Amino acid sequence: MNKGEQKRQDIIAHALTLASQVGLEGLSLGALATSMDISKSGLFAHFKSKEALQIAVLELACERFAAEVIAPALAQPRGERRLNTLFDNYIGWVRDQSNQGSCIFMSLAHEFDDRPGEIRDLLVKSWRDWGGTIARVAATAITEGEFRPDCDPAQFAFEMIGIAMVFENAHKLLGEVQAEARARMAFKRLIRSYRLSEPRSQTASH
Amino acid sequence: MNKGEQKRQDIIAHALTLASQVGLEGLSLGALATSMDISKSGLFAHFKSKEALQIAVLELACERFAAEVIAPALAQPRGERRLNTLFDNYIGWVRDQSNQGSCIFMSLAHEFDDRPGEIRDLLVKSWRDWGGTIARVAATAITEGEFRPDCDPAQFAFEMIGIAMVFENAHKLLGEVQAEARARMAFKRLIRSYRLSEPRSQTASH
DNA sequence: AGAAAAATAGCACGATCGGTCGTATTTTCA
DNA sequence: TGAAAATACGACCGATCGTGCTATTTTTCT
Repeated sequence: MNKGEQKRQDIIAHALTLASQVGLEGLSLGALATSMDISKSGLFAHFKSKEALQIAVLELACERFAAEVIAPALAQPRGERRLNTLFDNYIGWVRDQSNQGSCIFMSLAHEFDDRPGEIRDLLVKSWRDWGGTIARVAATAITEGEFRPDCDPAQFAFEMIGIAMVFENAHKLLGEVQAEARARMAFKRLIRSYRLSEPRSQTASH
Repeated sequence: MNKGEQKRQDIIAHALTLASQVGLEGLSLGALATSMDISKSGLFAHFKSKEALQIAVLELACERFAAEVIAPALAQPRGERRLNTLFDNYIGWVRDQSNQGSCIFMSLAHEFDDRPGEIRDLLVKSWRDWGGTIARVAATAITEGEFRPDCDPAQFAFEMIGIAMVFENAHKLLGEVQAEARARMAFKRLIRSYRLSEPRSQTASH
């Protein structure tokens, strides 16, 4: 690999860390260069514009998400097992990202929902892909005979994402220690209501 | 009322509109002044610092939220009726805010989850209050004999907020027309699983 | 009406922003 | 090894940021 290309990847990785904390707009080229002990212009030379760097950062985040959250889940057997793993990995991703900043996809959702452009388009696409992935996995739980045949996988995806969102808020902003337990309880309830049979012994209590 | 105080309230209201679009940090005093056809220093003279303005903006948002979302719900009879109204008003709030920017509380949650200070403290307090309010109303559904006596109102609040969060994302960022229907379906499912009896005829289908 | 007080505008400050340019250094490869 | 190409640097640009200071206009009160 070129030395330049290596450095470029290095910059993008650092930028992703920084962007998780201050967003993609708040990401400052000067601050990024200083934190890497290189000059601002030396850093800038690797990208034709700030937006190009921002896009590269978002693409890297997508790659990591696919590798850390989606891929391991697809290795699980179809149906509820795979769905559980997908949720576990998602919660784990959000929790881990919270140590340095927050889940970049959730941050950017609010940063760019009013800002048209290539970044927003890319972000929308990645969110749609993610929802589609969840729905597709949920659909395998139907074909495996675990979920009701007439249930809506897209609705399942919608609700699962909601759990992850409120989990991040409770965990990161509010600092609630029970946040993860609450998220898992919510997911358990979600799964149960999509099953073919609902045992009466289980309740929504804590 | 003083003319100065009147102008101050005017500025705060305009700032709230602007902050809903660009966040509280992205709120620029110069841009705000220009949009109100006054000078930047004339505007600034009403506040000892930008942070003071930001805090005033957040407090105004809290007042409006209490008046538009919470108060009308408390006028409803205790129990599920009140809970339904609370949810309806919340979804309505998020939807309406989305026309100009987005729900400021959700935006700020990501903007300030890593930024200590008075604004963050105020934001955390308002989120805790909101969760507490939902839980308190959910608790009335227990005493009214509609919800299971052993269910957890705080868990209910957690999940209801999650639905509102994913609704905003689906509605504003992704532009999904079914977003509101999805949110209502999710809430229906949430309510049902907290009830004393669960009629077998209802399903999670679309 | 006139004086005291409040409100507003004009201006300038240091800092930081994304971005450009000319030049020096390093890497690459024949 | 030597020349071309890639990479990094410091200086600098125009714009914008929050924030003081001062003068002027407008409101308020006796």
